[in-house]
Amino acid sequence: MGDRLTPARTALGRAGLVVAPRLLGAVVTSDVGGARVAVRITEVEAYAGAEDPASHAFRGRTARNDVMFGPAGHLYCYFTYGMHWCANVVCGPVGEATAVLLRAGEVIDGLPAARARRPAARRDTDLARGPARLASCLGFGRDTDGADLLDPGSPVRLAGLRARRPPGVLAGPRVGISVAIERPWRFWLAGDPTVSAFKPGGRARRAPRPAD
DNA sequence: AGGACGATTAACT
DNA sequence: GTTAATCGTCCTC
Repeated sequence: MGDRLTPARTALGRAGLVVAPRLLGAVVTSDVGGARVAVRITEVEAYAGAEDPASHAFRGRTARNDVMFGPAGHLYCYFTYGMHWCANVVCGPVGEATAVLLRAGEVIDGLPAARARRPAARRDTDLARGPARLASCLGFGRDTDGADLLDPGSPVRLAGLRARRPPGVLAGPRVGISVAIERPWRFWLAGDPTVSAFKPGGRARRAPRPAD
């Protein structure tokens, strides 16, 4: 089964830096574990391949990052800190290993299932506020690594990718990395309550600026 | 075979 | 503000 060649696949076949802001407002829907949950994306981060020291692909292809080197439109799930899963949308041409980390979103369908998966969340706006929280809400894990987001029969799908970045997008440094922190490759929807807290004057060294 | 560390979170003081 | 939790992955010996 080859990948379906769709307009969305073509649109995702660009650098993660270009695709990232266009994913804001798009919807990821998962059907795993007997529940449907959908999240509207509000915060993302771009990662490049060989030229980005913060990228999992920086040191070449391995069993873990294999999906990143494949075709655009697939989900790259990885396990970190011994307990959390996070997920990226693979972008770019085959072999480039450029991707977009899904950092936060708003649960717009399957609220009961999302709450059950995230018992620690005190408010619904916290359910998918953070990359591991978002992945948890959607039931992401080893089973969803490599899922084709553009296949209607896939357990995880993406809809609503925009042709241009929507209005109200801000950009700033990426979170939780120790290299290439000067690149403002994190994008989010200004004022959205599901975006993770920005810490001006803290770790971040640059104020958010309009992404244009 | 061994060890350092991580694209994080929740629970502390 | 700090720190424990917890283990797969990757690098070094």
